[in-house]
Amino acid sequence: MSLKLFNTMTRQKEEFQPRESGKVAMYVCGPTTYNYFHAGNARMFVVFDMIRRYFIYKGFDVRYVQNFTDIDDKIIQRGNVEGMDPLALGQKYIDEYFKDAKELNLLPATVHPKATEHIPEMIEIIQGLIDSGLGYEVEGDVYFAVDHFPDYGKLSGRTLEDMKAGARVEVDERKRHPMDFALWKKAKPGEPAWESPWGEGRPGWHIECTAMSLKYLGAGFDIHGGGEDLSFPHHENEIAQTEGYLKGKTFARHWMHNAFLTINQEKMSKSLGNFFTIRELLVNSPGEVIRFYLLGTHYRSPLDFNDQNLIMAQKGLERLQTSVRLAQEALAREGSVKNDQGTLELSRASKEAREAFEKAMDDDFNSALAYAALFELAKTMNSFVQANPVPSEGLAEAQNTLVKLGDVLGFDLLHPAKIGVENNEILNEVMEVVLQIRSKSRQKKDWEMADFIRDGLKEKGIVIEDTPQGARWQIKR
RNA sequence: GGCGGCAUAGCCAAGUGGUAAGGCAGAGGUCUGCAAAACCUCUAUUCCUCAGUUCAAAUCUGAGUGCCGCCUCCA
Repeated sequence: MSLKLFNTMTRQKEEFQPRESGKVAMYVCGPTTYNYFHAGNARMFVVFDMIRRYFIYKGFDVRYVQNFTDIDDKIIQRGNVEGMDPLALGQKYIDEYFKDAKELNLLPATVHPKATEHIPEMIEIIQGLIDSGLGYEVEGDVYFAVDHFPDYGKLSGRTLEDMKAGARVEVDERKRHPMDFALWKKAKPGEPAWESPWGEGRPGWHIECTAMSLKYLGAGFDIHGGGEDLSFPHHENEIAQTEGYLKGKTFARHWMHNAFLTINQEKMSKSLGNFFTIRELLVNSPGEVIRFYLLGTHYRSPLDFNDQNLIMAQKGLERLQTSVRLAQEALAREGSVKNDQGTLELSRASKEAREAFEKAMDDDFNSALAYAALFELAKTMNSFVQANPVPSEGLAEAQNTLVKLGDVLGFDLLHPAKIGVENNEILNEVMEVVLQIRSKSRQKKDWEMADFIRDGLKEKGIVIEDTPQGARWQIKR
């Protein structure tokens, strides 16, 4: 099956052609670690995690590199404000990143390189650029000479002429061209600094990605990803310095950028201050719900954030989880496992779901459309369970399919069905007794007591539902 | 000023030439002591406006309106 993805470089969907058959090498720009990451950052992480998982599902061996920018102006600034060593601050938020990432079901990258651990590699590249006339040093700073790189602007579709017309750049007299950008920055007293041929300093922002992607993936790797706002200047500059350094060899084969998360139709960003950190959101919403919400819109469309949307996402995810739970319950029942009619029907529904899912995902990772395949399979399963008290082989297949496809998007649909059932023996026994008591009350038509038990448990986060086969319960946070 | 994107039901959201997926909310029904969940039925003659191309347009073209992003650190 062919897989198409939108390449920012060519501005069109194109067939994915890996550098090496059966393998995918991708680099995703990670966070600058001076704070907890926010919902907008999370969108990027979740989107590329989904893309990675789908490649794995398709049978590719995926090498996924996501860096940490753990040294830059913002980190130094924040360190000063908090009275903390900038490098320690950077490390702190790297640790915090992993906590939130886990809640969002983000798979750890194959490699999570840190900028501060790749200074020698960066220095080597900067030196190479100077040697070939693409970089120049001025008083301890090193700049990249954009007008020496003919392709400058090819990713973002602008020319140096266009940008001159904009001219919102404050002119640094020492630069040869206003758009020249820093490869190396001279350290001010008290700032973290590394030795270099140009004196003490620290790397510019873009050079780290060049150094680390080349080190861990090599030239011409498959996918370079990030948020839309990175395409210019960050990725444009990366291309210039990397392809300049590689003497024109291609840096990355495909460039992918996700659209923004907005809030009140405005971009959520750290600079605007209109952001919610994932840490804050996790207080009220499980990470999976946030993830479900983020993948409910195609990654190249803007997505507006608000509480109502989050609630809708929660309901939707619960619907899929419920479906798995009901199937589990039905499969646990005694009885025939052979039901030709049902098996046939569910088997077909499973196949259709897989096909629809793959068709959606093959078309530039259309996770929003893929959701529909999951919902339709869930509905077929529910209908079957409703009509057939006897389990069927087909139901097991359908359930496995739903769980599997959910997993490709990063959802553990099976997990909620297991909470309380597997994890806590004592609770199970207590609940058995409680439900017996309530059952006796109901037999005596003591509705007041029955409702008192149900309402009381609900307050504690345990939901009871009555069925013809008896009451069931589940934990709901 | 330069470059780019978006506009589909009450809300979210797919759909890029063949007659409007899916979810949430809502209405009615089945089930239930009630509830919840689930199931069934219903809910856009129409896709920002106008004009054009076509047998056929939400989908293509042109003009307009509105919103957003990048051009400076940002995912």
